[in-house]
Amino acid sequence: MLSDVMEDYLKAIYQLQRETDERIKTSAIAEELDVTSPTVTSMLDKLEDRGLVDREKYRGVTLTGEGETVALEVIRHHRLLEAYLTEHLDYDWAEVHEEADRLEHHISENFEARVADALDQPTVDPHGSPIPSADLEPPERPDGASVTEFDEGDVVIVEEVADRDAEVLSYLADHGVEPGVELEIMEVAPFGMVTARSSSHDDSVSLPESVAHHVRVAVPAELEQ
Amino acid sequence: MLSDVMEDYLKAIYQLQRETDERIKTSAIAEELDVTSPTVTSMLDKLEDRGLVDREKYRGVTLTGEGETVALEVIRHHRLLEAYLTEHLDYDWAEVHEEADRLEHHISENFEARVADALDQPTVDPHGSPIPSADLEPPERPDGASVTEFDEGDVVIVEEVADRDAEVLSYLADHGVEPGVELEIMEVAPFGMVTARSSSHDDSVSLPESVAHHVRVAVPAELEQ
DNA sequence: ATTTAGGGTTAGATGAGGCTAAAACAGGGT
DNA sequence: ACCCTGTTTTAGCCTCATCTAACCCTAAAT
Ligand SMILES: [Mn+2]
Ligand SMILES: [Mn+2]
Ligand SMILES: [Mn+2]
Ligand SMILES: [Mn+2]
Repeated sequence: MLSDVMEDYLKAIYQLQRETDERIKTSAIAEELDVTSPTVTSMLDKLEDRGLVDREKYRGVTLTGEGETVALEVIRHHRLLEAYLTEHLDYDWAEVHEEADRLEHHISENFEARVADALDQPTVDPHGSPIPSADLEPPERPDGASVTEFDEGDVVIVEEVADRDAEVLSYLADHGVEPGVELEIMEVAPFGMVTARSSSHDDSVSLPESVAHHVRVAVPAELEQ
Repeated sequence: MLSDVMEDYLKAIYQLQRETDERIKTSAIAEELDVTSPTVTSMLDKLEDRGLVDREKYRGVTLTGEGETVALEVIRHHRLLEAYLTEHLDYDWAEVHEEADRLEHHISENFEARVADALDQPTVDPHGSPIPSADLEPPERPDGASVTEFDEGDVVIVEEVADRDAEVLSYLADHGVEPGVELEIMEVAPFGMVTARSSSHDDSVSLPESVAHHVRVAVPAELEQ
């Protein structure tokens, strides 16, 4: 069996891989998990021994198929929990992350299945992130793109708000940036700051690049094809 | 903060104390938690350092007030989880224990409160065990007594079935021994085996002492006063 | 081709939580 | 009073996940 710490490493590597498509460096993992580099190195040794990562010393790691499956399993647990906590236990959008981040390592497969049943097999969590299916096949890359890649005048629909910080999420909700809402892009500054107006609010919001790049949006269906 | 292992020790000591009223011996804890005596000794050192147990070397421990509060906290989590899993996630009476035994260490106070709300502040779990109140005051000793203390011909109501083994619990449910049912005692053998007939079933059940002493029953209200 | 800056790995320590084997103790039997 | 037996504690060791300090490698700059 894998420890919850190992699960966190695999999840972190998976998520870093989604962003870069390159081998993941020790320092990136260290920063993500808030541990020191030597700690990461020794854990990568263990994960390599167990066949969960492919490693080239000094050049970073990638997940093996098996490692990816474990990561997807943990992410499925996490996102199902987030969905369940908001739907059935009166949690707020902004506060679910921390709870799910602990519980994801401690629920049984049975619990996972009951939660999925209670939610009628959901496919996205409250932040709009896709929930991996029960078979743990690598999911398709979702459509849309970061809001930072659009231009003044574009009208888009928010698909996902992938930030994990409760205060940032509360702020976004207060300003009408949630999955499903329509945004009109007002300005994209050279340093990545995005200013937009939400269809559900009268004023506009400005998001620094660090926040904006977690907001994935898509062009509304009518404008496609 | 306390580790989940420490929480398990405190819970075990609390529960052993409920049964004996004497100082709890190293070997009793070792057996309960399935570890060796030296392991228990060293953990008792740590718990004593933190003021959670009173210790006399070679003579066992008792919980301090603070230790008892922690134990009650963990037990509250456990029993709320058992109740929630059966009420809202379609778990069976018999299978909740294992899940609750892990999760009890990993839920937040917020989660505890939401679960208690969803259940409308329950006072007993599915096995009939009392759920400690949110203020964690030591609860009253529940009324009734082990079914082994009754005699042929007595008619009693099952108050609690405190066994933790899923197979034993399934067996008991199959034979009509659950909280709320009426039992007529048919025989109490000298070695503690109890034979009884459940009001909800036609045949009778025989329970060895080891099982029977977990079945707490009370005389029906009409016969009291 | 060297240097060098920056990140990665190795070495060694720590604190939990566990083990086995050996020593020390409590309490009952003579 | 002494001994015996069974339990508890001590001593010493292990693994896991973490750290700091020291050393080493890669890749870019000269
Ligand atoms: Mn999350
Ligand atoms: Mn799963
Ligand atoms: Mn239980
Ligand atoms: Mn609590």
